[in-house]
Amino acid sequence: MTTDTTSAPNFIRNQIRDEIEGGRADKVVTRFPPEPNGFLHIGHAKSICLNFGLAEQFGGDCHLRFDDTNPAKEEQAFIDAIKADVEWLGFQWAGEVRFASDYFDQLYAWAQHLIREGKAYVDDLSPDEIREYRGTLTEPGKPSPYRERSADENLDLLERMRAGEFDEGTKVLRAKIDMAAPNINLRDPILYRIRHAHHHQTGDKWKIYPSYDFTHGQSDALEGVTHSICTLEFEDHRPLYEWFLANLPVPCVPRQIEFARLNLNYTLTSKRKLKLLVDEQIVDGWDDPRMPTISGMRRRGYTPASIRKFCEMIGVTRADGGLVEIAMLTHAIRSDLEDNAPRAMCVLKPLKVVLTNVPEGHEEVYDVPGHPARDDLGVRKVPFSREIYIDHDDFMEEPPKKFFRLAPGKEVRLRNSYVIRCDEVVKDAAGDVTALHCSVDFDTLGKNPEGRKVKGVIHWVSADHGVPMEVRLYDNLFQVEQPDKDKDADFLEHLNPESLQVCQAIGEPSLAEVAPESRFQFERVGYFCADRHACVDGKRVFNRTVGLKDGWAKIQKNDGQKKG
RNA sequence: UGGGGUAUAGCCAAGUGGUAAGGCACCGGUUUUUGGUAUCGGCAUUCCCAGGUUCGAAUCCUGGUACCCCAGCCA
Repeated sequence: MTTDTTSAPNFIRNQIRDEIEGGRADKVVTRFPPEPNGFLHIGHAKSICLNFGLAEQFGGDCHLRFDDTNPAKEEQAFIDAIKADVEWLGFQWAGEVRFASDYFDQLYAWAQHLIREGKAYVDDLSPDEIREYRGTLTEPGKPSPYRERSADENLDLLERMRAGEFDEGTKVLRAKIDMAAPNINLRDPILYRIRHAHHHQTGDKWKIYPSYDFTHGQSDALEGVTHSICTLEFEDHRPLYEWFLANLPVPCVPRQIEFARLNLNYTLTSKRKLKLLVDEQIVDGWDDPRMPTISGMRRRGYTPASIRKFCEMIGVTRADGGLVEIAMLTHAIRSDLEDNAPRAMCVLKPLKVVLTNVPEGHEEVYDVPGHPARDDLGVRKVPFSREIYIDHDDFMEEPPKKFFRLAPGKEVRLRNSYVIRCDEVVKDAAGDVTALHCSVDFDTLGKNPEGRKVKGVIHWVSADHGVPMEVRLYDNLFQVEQPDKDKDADFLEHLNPESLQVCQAIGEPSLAEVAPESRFQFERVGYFCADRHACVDGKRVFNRTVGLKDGWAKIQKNDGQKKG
């Protein structure tokens, strides 16, 4: 699969290309700026592909910079996970990992600069009072009574804030811009707040921490970022971003460009809500295969290339309110795995079949290609014997007309082996089918039977040789397209109770010993990935990444609709 | 009757005055020892709506409508 992250045009790429061709730019530096307060998700993947892709295409650099201005919510563990995710996706940042906290000293000096210029002041208003003074969407705010303090007093107060003299929430440093601005972000935004918190990078050095607005643009400028790409909700902050750059002696002036964030149906891309799923143990951690996190998708079996491909497919625009269908994502992974995943047979719901005309102890071993179109994926040994397992779903006692699989008196092809006929159905006292007696047509190995057409082909595993394994079938975590559509309702009510189904399956011997994260197509079933955590001590656990397209299910569904 | 944005097929998305790309999904044919894959074909007389300018408008103008974001000492 090609993994060209730089081929799809978009408005940002076009703009940068025009700048370069027009001589208005000669270098491109971007940055991916996550806050380490959770794991990265598919929406971040879009941003990562965009930012790193741009740098790649224009021969520039992309920095990884942690936006770590809020120690209360951040953790080293998230930093480690984020770095691993970016690298796993296939990107390498330029230079060392950077932190906004690397710039705290400079930021502080710049705050003092604004004070001296009469453009910032220490405000003693309480949080509630600040909110009141800010006004509303339709009414202007009014100036704080502390707005006209002298520079000296402000400098002294800020210094004492930094020294830890004041309690949290008692004072903030604000920019002096315009309390009547229609854009609320310009109504004297907060630059520093008091936080007596231990910081994962700076320890206990600081008692005050800069806000996002006061940090981001200046950090970009300090790093020589040329294009600061962010999502649409920051558009209203752009005048502020530019105000700081215009009023501070920064080394260069980056441009902020916004794009629409990704919305994927049947999934959530809110870090807060994903964190809740983890904290409430509704899922098995941030990398639960049902999570739309990069690490969850990895564990589920998604490849980096498939995620990059998806990001290329969905494009980058400013159109908001859209909702991408999850089918796009599943297409991306299916097409990758179709090309690259070795094949194997695995029976998810085993039904024993006794081949009555095969002698006891008889054994054959077939050499079967690891992939129908990839000789380089080699050949595997598939043993055949008197007793085999087939999937329960491949047998119906009273089949509908178009059912091509096994039924009493009917024939079916065992994949890579013979055609068999079902002679007898064995049931238990409850009337449930427990086994089948079938007979083999020995003249059908590698050739079609004479005079009749056997259309169905089913997968199977030799009972004597098959290896037991746990197979986890994952489905959407949510049952509705937009689980967080209704702001007032609890999104947990939309959880899919069948998002995980565990099967005790039996796989062909080639699956006996596989490395964690090995991916396979279980023929006729889907794509599966050896769980990277559970496959230890000889245990075999496979996660279903995605099912194969199911034409039979579609026929049944359409027939059902026709009948009303 | 605050400000900032966005509207092209079921979904994503090209297109920037010259007669609607592409992908996903869907529908149908062919091939097939995976009801998969591959392959062939179909799928917007029309671009949120209404006027206007023009030989010509998805693209320009005017007026509407719908949706998204903003009132954290979060990012």
